[in-house]
Amino acid sequence: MGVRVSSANSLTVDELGSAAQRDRRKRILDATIALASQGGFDAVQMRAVAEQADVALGTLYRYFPSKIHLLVSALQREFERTEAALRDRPVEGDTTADRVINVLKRTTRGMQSDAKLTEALTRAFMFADASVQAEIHQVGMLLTSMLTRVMRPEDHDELTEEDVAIAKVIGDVWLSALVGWVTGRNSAAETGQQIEVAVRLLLRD
Amino acid sequence: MGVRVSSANSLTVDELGSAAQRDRRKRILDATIALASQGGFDAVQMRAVAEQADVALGTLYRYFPSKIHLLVSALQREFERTEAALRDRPVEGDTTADRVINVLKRTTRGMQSDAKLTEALTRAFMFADASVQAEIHQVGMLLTSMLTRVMRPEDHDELTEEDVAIAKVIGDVWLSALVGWVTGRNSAAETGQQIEVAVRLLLRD
DNA sequence: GGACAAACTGGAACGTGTTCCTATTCTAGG
DNA sequence: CCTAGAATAGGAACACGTTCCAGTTTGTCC
Repeated sequence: MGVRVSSANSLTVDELGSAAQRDRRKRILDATIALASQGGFDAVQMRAVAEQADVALGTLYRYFPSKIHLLVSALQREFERTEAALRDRPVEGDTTADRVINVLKRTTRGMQSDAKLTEALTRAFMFADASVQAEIHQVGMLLTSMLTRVMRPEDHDELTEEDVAIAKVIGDVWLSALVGWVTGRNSAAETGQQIEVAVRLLLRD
Repeated sequence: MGVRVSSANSLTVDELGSAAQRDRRKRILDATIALASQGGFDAVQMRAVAEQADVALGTLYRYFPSKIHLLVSALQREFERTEAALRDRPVEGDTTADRVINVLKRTTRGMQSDAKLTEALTRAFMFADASVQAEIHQVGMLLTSMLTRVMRPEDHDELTEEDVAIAKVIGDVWLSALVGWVTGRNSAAETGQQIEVAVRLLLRD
């Protein structure tokens, strides 16, 4: 059954590739982001990505074995950038809940400002099966660590099990809220509300 | 933009159809469930559904305008059955948290016993866009009411805003956990654990 | 520089969701 | 019973993800 971790290719290319390979990979991801920003999930067509990245279709599939891998890898790159940007800026808010809410709302706002892109990446994330496990796990870790860092900005080493559990629950709610928004079931305001309510329920101290 | 609520057909057929139409609709959903149980999301191929339901492809599309609509409608029917079955049986557990956990674990176990079917239905649910809003909303309401009923079995009318908010958060976590399990990222045990942790965090009284 | 392997190109081909069209069958109203 | 209109059958056609292949270019080792 489909529990093959077939991302060996992209990983290899990612880590050991020549300059030309790194450049191709970057061009492909850039094209992916551009097309997704413009037209969302449906607009990220493999032939279009290949053409815009100036790469043959077969080569595209050599770097990313499926459209889902492609989009999740793009998500991973974007998320790493977001996380790095967040690392620099100070976190406002006195209570833990305030800080978490601020960070999540800031991030959510950033994603909502590029709705089509977010739709494409979120869809891919939700549709990814076990063959994309590595990339998915990476994103999940980034999110959790983003949250715990905000929760315990000083003594990040002394996280309790409960802290981590809370961060994970918040991550789950955030994901559900995002899916609701992406699929047009919730407005942006409702999405923010949904997250805020969850955080206040979980962090009342 | 795709924000058309194009489910008028299936709704009409559902509510006002002749006996023959109700029968066709049932045959189609039965075929969908059968194929999904056997081979999951990928095995629910529109041509196969049509053939097994003894219906032309065009007719299938007349009843359900897309594969996603088809699967979400199937999910809705299954969920209504689950909810009805749950209504009869008494809820075990002394504390609120215990009851909620029991219900969720029971439901989750039921879904995990037909993994392929659950995979198909969950995938469809996560992929559904605004055009399936009506059906999705229905399922969400069922889930929330299922949870609040278990939380306040006696005085179900006196639900506080917080009760409903908690139920929604739990629903979000359940959905995320389900997606994690369906996509092969979490084991069944981890899924149950994930839900239990969230419930205990949210219902500590 | 030459030889070999790996990577890339260009494009054909296949599967499945979706659309469309024509002929046939069913259903309701007279 | 007859007829107009709706619903269905049967199947061709199209779009896009994916696979595959033959020929060419690139990179590496001697």
